[in-house]
Amino acid sequence: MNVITIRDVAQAAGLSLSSVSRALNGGKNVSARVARDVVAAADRLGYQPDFLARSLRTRTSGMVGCLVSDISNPLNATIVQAAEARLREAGYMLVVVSTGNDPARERAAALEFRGRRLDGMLVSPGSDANEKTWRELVAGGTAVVILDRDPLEGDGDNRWPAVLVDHRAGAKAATRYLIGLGHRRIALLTADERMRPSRERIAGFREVFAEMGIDPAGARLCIQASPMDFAHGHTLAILRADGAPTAIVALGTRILAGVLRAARDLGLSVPRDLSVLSVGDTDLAAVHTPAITALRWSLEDIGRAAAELLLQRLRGDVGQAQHRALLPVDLVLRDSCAPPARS
Amino acid sequence: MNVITIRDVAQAAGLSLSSVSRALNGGKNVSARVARDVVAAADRLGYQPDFLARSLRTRTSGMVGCLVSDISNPLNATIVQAAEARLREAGYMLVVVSTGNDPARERAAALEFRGRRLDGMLVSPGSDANEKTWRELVAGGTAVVILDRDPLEGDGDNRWPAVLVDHRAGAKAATRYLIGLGHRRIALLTADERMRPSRERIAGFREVFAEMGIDPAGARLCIQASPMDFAHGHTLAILRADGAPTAIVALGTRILAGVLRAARDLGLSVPRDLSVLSVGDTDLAAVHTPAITALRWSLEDIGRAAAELLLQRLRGDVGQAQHRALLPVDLVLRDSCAPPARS
DNA sequence: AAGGATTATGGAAACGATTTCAACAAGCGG
DNA sequence: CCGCTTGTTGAAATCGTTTCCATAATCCTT
Repeated sequence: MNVITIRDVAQAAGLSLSSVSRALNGGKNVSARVARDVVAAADRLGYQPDFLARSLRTRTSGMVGCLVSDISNPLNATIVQAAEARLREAGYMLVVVSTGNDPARERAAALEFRGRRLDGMLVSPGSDANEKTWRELVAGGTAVVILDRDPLEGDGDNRWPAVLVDHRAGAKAATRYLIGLGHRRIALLTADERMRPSRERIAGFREVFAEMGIDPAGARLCIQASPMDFAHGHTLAILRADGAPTAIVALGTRILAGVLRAARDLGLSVPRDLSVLSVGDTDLAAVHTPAITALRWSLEDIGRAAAELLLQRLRGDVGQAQHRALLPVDLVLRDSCAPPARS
Repeated sequence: MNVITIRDVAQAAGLSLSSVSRALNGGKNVSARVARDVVAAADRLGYQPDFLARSLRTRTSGMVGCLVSDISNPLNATIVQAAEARLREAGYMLVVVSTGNDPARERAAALEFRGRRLDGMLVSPGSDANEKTWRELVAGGTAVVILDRDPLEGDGDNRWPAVLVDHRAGAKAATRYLIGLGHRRIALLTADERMRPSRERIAGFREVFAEMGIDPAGARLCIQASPMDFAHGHTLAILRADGAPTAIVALGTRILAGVLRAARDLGLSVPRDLSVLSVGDTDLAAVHTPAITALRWSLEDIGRAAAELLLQRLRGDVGQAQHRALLPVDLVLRDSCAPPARS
């Protein structure tokens, strides 16, 4: 079962390789007769071009890589899927690799991408450790777009193309809302502070406390950096301690699940005894009884915007093109927050 | 910023291309001196091989494709991630494409995979429509492993390599359990009957009814084929009708969410007024109050087993190798099922 | 109708690796 | 010391395309 090449087509049509190639690529300088014959022969033989050979010659692979911490996380998966749809539309194929936030694997994958001559990359770095790698790639001609991270926040003018979510504004809205309800002791359960989303959220939180003239120390603003899977135990500990928070802001499905389970274990009723607010809107938040008030942003928009930014660069429109997109965050009011009980 | 090739390494080391290639690929017949010099030169220059060129020559790309209906579905994503981890370990790179169960896109992606000379594919066909495509691929030398589908169930001996989940046994266990609790009117909300998982579940269901001598017609065994997003409305309709079911078996996160929401809307208490059993164990099922009894199987195992099967074929161990893996399903008892109220 | 400008065609050289093959060196037994 | 085997090395072919360049053909202009 031998594959048929452009040679076979040329022979079948009684033409030269160059003519066939030109005809198939819709190049100029092709007579109608030749075009017709070539297409006919190609169809008859069932010719399928070899992308590898083509890529080798043209030095563009038509593939785009995506580095993400964990594709089994629905939030990431949704972003990736939206990006993939847009990129496929434009003729690119998306290759996804989960790095588990391990800088070594991140770097290895990035180098492999380069070795495979991928045209561009969407990356969501797990830390700032690989800044050098991204620089290398960019210098080597790879188009890179960052997903909701900002490894070079202080770099002034020459910033990375990136798609960012306005987590700070979201956190501020949530905090204002809870403080407005009367809460003063609020726990914020979020991931590692080194990553942009958490960093921004924490900053937003603090800003609002300062704005309102509330001392954040007395407020028991509480940030946890332990892995997500410990959320359940961690929450139990927090809620059992003296001066336990009256409201908890929890990041994402996993932590939210831990918090809700902890509340149930302690016999606390939401929202009577404890207000809960989810950062990120998931099935769990929407369906839980009571339904959980949540911060929501569009994952599809992130994926689409990232793809669009990358396509811009792949087309070479780097000049006046915008470098970054900032996506809004909404506060979806549901039933899981209420004024705190008398304390 | 020109990329450096094997030529440059050869020149720097004062050797021929062939020697360098042999040395780098750990081939035989390489003197210690040459090996040392080559590695030194390659390191010094920062040489990175071009996978494209290599693939073109060796006719193997080191890439494996994965066709899946929807990567943003956590169940699929988990499978994919496990497979990816195993394949990466073996030096392969996984390319994932979401097809949305559209046969045309499926076929297009499969052909593109072939055009890019992917060595193998994991596919989870959305229907039987593309049977011909898979046959073509296999005939063309691509290793194909099917994920929890069985497009050629009746084919006797020459079956596809596939990883299957024992949905039938799972459904039987669930059905026996519900009938044992006293339920007679059970609704089964599941996807399109054309796909193996649903087909098997329905068969299992029916088997148990027959086994127990219960007439399935009177039992209101009820199968819905409408898209998942309509689960909420559909459930409302079912529960409002005469002879409404006393138990609902719901497939996956989305449908389960719809069912729970419908129950809440109607003021039905789970499990007092309605027993609910989830097919597939998700965060939502585990955390919901009450916690939802669920059928569980290991997604990681599916991914790993599929990768293993594919690697076997890629290594050419087709002979005595086993064609397929059958994975078990467990019934996880929680709090969402109880004997039906007096009707 | 001739000359120059444009356009269609085919031959051959890339692209960057692997692999075959022949040449050459060294080791070894007799 | 010769012939044979074994082990190293480099030149060249190859993978399937695209693209540069030279040449042949066609068109337009005066």
